[in-house]
Amino acid sequence: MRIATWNINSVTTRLGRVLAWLETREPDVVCLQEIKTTTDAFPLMPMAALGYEAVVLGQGRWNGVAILSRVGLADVSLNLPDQPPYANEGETPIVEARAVGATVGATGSHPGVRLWSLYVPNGREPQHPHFTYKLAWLDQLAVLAASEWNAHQSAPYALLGDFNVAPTDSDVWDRARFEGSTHVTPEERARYQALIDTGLSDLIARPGKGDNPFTFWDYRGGAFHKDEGMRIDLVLANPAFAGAVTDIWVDREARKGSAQSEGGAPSDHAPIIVDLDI
DNA sequence: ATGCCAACCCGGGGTTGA
Repeated sequence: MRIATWNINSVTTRLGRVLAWLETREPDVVCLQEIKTTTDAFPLMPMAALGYEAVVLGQGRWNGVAILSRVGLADVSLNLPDQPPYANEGETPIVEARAVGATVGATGSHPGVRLWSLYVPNGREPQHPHFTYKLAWLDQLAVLAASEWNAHQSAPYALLGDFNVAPTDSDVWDRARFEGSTHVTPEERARYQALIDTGLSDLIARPGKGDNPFTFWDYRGGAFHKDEGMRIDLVLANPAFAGAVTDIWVDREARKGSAQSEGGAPSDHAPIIVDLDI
C-alpha cells in the first residue's frame, strides 16, 4: 500500500498538478492539507475518475483537509475531539477545518490502516494569540493520539500532515534564521514530544538534496533551489505501521517549476510518499 | 526591518502562510 501526505496550498489552483501526480505516483491513499476551498467545492469528480473516493473537510478561504483513497474509506472522523476554536479579533470563534480521520484498506482479513490528515495551526509569532491557539490545538491532538493508540493496538495507525513544527534544529536549513520565530520553540517541540510519548515513531524520509529530508521551501528567494527548507510535514506512526514501511521519501519533483512554468506554480510543500508491505 | 512569492478574498489592497 502506498500512502502519501501533501500540503497542496489550494486544491483549486493545484488541481492539474495533483491529478497528474496521482497518475504518475499512483498512491492508494493521500492525506491532503490546505485545500483552501469549501467541502462542496472540492473537485470530487476528476478524483473519482482516477478511482479515488474522498472525505473532505473544507472551510472557504483557508485551511481545509481531505483524505483520498482507492482502497476503501470507513469510520470517518471530522475534527479533533474537543478541538479548540479560533477567532481573529472581533470575530466569532470557529472550529477550523484542520483534522480528518479515516480507516483505509480494510478487508476481510486485514483491519485496515487508521490515518489522520492534519493541518496544525501556524502560530504566526510566539507572542500572537494564534501561537497560544497552536499549543492548545497540539495539546488536544495529543489527547486524540492517546485514544487512537489504545483503539489501534495491533492495527497500523499514523498521524500525517503539516505539523508546523520542526522537531529539531537540523530540521531547518539555518537555525539562526529562526531565532524568535515559531516552529522551533521549546513549547512547540514539547508538544511534538508529547505525541511521540504516546508511542508513535517519527518516520523520517530518505534524505534528498543536501542530505536533508525537508518538505517545505518558501516560495521566496529561490529557497527550493538552495535547499533552504524545513521538515515540518511528518508521519508519526505506531509500531504496526512503522514495521510495515518498506520505503519513505520526499517527492521533490512535485515541488519543481514556477508560476511561469507549464502546469502553474507548485505548492510550497512537497509530498511524502510511504510504501507499506500491507 | 523589509522584501522576497503565492494563495485567498475581490476587483487594489489587505491577510495569511512558515
